[in-house]
Amino acid sequence: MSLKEDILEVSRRMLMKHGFGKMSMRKIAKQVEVSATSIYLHFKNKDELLLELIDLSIANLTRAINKNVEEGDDPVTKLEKMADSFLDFAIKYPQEYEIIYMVRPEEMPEYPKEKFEQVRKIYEMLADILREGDRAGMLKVDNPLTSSYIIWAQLHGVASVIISKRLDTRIPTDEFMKQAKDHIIQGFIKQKTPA
Amino acid sequence: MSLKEDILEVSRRMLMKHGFGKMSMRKIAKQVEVSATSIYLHFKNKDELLLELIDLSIANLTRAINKNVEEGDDPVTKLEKMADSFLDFAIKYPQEYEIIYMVRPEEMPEYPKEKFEQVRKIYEMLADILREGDRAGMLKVDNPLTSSYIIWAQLHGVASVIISKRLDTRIPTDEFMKQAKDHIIQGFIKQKTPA
Amino acid sequence: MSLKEDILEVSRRMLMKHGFGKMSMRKIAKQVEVSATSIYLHFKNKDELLLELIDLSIANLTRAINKNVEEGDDPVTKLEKMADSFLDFAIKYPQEYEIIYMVRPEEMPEYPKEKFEQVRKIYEMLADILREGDRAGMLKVDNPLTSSYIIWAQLHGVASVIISKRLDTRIPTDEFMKQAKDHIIQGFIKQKTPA
Amino acid sequence: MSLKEDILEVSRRMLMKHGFGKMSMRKIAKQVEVSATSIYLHFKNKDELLLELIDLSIANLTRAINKNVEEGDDPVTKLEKMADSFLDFAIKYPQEYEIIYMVRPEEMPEYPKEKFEQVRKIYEMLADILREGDRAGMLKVDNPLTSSYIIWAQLHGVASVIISKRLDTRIPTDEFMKQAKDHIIQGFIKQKTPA
DNA sequence: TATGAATGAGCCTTCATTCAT
DNA sequence: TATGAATGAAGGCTCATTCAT
Repeated sequence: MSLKEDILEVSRRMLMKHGFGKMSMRKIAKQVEVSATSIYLHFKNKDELLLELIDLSIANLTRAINKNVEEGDDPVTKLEKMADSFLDFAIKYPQEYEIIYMVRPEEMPEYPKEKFEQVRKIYEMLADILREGDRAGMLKVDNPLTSSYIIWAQLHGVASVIISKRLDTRIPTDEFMKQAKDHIIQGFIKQKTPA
Repeated sequence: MSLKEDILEVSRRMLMKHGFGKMSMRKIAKQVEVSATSIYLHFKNKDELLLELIDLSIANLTRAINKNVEEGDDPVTKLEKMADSFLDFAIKYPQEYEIIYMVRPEEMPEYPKEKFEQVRKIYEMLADILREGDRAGMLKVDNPLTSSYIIWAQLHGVASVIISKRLDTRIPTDEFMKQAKDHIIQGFIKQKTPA
Repeated sequence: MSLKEDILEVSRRMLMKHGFGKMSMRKIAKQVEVSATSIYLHFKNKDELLLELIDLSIANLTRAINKNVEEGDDPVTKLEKMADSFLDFAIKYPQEYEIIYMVRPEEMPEYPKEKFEQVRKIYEMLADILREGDRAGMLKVDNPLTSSYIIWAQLHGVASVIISKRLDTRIPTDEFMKQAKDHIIQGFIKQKTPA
Repeated sequence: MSLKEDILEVSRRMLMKHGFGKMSMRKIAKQVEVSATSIYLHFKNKDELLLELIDLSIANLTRAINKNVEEGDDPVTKLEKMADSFLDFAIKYPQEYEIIYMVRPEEMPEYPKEKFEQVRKIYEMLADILREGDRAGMLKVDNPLTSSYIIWAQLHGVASVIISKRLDTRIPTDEFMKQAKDHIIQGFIKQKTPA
């Protein structure tokens, strides 16, 4: 593994363990067992390092979401799989998830809008599936884009609550996740109206 | 306005703009136009300052949520009003809202559990209404506590997306909010099964 | 007890517990349960407070040393009693002892020479006894002043070693003290040359 | 001279002049004409800096004490030489001497016991000589370890009095030192009992 | 006699970054 | 590609002291 990759790996781990605020170039360098100066050979500065980290995280999330979806799946199954994968990713890599959704534009002066655009692709993917389901008569969707944002917002809320450990300890995480997800998706499934 | 209130106000703004990590006592002092030392006359330390900020925000949110609910309202109406008030508060006072949900346990070693407990009261209130609706045959609720967390998580997701300006610019905020809220609540309303 | 006495008492205790460096006006005030400002009503500033503390300590030591000496005692007994009392005081009130002997002139710019003079009285007392013993043929003293300083220096060494916890743990403090004291005094006792 | 050595030198001086509590990294830096940060390139923190200071001083004292002792010397001569060297060192390098004995365990929470152990070696050396003298019938020693501590304590007292300038100005330092030393050693020399 | 509010100076330390090698 | 030395800025915090009341 190259030094650059080492640095990214360690940074990510540090971000995951101690949060955004405590990620320091020096500490990264020490953990990679390299001089602090060396980081600057691979990244212009801390912001750039962070940016690459975000890039990677977005790529990972995008990949994760599509991982289980198969060509032949029907739209509802696809939707379910995506929702599952989304929540799984958030729970499994909370800080990576947070890099994407919780770093605010204001926090980093040089934060390029295009990163956000990149994330939007995820909603577009979702919107595509909604459209597909609508056409197939399986989903009830007025405005695919709005709906995909609604789904995502809700999933994001669920993920946030779990990640930030705000869930009541009496509620089992797994069950909460499953019920919430069902609730979210159910709202879009077309009721089979008999006769 | 007292110095203490000034400090809180400025802190709140700074916290929101730059996050807890970059919220600095010195910067606050400078902005309040007071010596850094003076802050310590009103707050024991940085953590305590943050804590007080959270306290106030929680109190405000709790008050806001109950503001419109009236004794005679039926459960569904109550639920709607609470959801509305919740989102309204979040949109109107994003900083206060985020203070409550944004600061992470990890960021503050000494974060007292009781603050979280305090927030939990909000869910309990929600749960009470759900129970009431269930008894009245108007809502379909298996587990009131879990359900109230689901509702809240979803609302929180919606609020977050709007506040953090991640909503696609093509989607009007108001409509998004309304649709999302309907979606969330609809999931709990008992279908009137005719004859 | 007056507030002034309270302050002195607390200061002394603080000095004893946490050492010179950590004695702070604020902490004293807090412990006396009085505002920090109030101290300044009784002492011009920290140095003055310290000075009074030293004064008291010197007075205490002087008193302690003479406590057991009785008019009728022969010089050797007097010497022994004084040595005992000296070491006892040092061990029993180590920080008070240290105020006297370890605060260096340089540490406090305004430290008045007269304090040192005051301490010198102790040696003079010692010298008097030596002279008395010499006249009585019980002690062998060439130069009373030098000898009294030698005795004192040695006693001080013994006290220092114990107070600063530099004594090997295998050596019992009591025995060490006793042996050392004997050694010191023995050096001045006239050998009875028989016939 | 390297920066590290400069820092040590300045620290040593400052420590002696104002005590550990008032020895400040910033002041050291300013005096060395270097940024405060730079000190941290050579010492992990203030405590470590002090520790290194102590280390060096102990090493120097140990070396100094043995400097004049020769293999063939008889025990009494060895003892005399060591005492002389000890006092010489204390008078010649008062700062280094005091570093060893002045800094108190309480002042530094993390003070490693091993440093004290290191100093104890000096007493062991002394004890060895006492044992040797006892075996040779030249010294009268009951418990070598205790005795070596007694000797040292007394020497230390003598050194302290001189260094801290508490000696009465009427007494010439040299003579005081010589007389005191004789007194201390004399106490252990076996009287030649004729016939 | 007592105090709450305020402050400037100072403390130790960490940080991101640069420069010469 | 790599580094050791250096630094200015900043951070949280404590301190002795003053002032108005």
